[in-house]
Amino acid sequence: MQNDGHQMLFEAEKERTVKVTCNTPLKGICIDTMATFGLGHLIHITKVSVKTSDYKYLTFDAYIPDLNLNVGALRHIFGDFLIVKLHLNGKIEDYSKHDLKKTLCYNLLNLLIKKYPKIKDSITDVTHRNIIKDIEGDSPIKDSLKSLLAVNNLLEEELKVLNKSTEESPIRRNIPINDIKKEVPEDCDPQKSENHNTRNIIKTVELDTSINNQKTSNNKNIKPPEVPTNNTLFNNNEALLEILNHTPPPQIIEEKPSKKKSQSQYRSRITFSHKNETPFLEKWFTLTKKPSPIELQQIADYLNNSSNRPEDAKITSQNVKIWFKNRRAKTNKKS
DNA sequence: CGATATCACACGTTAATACC
DNA sequence: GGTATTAACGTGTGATATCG
Repeated sequence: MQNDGHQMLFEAEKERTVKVTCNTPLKGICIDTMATFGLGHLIHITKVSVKTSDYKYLTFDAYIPDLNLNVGALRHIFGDFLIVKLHLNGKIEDYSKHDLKKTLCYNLLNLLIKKYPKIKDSITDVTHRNIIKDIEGDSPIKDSLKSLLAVNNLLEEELKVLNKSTEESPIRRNIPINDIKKEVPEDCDPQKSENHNTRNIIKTVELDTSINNQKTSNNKNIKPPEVPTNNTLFNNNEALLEILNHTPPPQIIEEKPSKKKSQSQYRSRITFSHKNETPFLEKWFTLTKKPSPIELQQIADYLNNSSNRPEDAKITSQNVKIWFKNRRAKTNKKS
């Protein structure tokens, strides 16, 4: 455990031999281990990396994105011996601010629903509707952050649909909900905050969303709103709403159809790193020529978490699927 | 004149796409 | 999903310019 200045506050090495089956989730082992240090309640903000037995392809920097992976699945990648390292950044007392972040999510959703009531119309899921109902009723926050973020994702999808379906939409442009933070006055900009501990919290909570594996095809860019460090301001819901309501609407940026683009559709492509990613994929390819959809997602998540790819260059399961497709073609061509 | 930097170009690889 | 094709990307090479 480190503080914001990367000064080691707490470090422990504990060797545990755990009897597992192929169906034992990694999360269970991690919780068990964390609990031995009295930190079991912090598992949701713990990053887990795995060291391989051969040290060739993966290192301790290779994070496991989904702790719900079972040991059986990991065995295919890492072999019979699994060395797990748990990472926690920040001070223990700071993690209580998790609730502050939850409050901010709640307020943003509340504001969005009140301003644009239509966006909830197409949400059919009963659970999500109930959450929205709670939010509309200004009832105390009883929903988990995970639930709030799930609704957040749905609302963003609906915003996109609304933007496409009507030009008179009150929503000015296709702007991710969480981009609202960019319009917050400069003195509230968390990026300019000196409190790096708070940023650490945010990072770990983002990890929490990936752990829950609730991703949709488009929600990979969705980040929970960042928590400003001005606690006085953001503990006051009205002050927050005031700022957001007076935020100048973002300019409409009409994307004129580019002649050049229409003639020759620009084809973006990601590039897998030959240093880490391709060897990892090759290793998978030796194990299975056609990974299941779940495995494709797990591979994509793993690669994203083991590298520092920017948000707009994240690897999707579709990228991985195409890689395997091309790889099979390559094999067939050779033979 | 030699060392170095910059640029354009060719070519191979490979992710993405189209078609079946 | 397989195959063929397209297009982005990386790399190597040669021509040219600049500098000491």
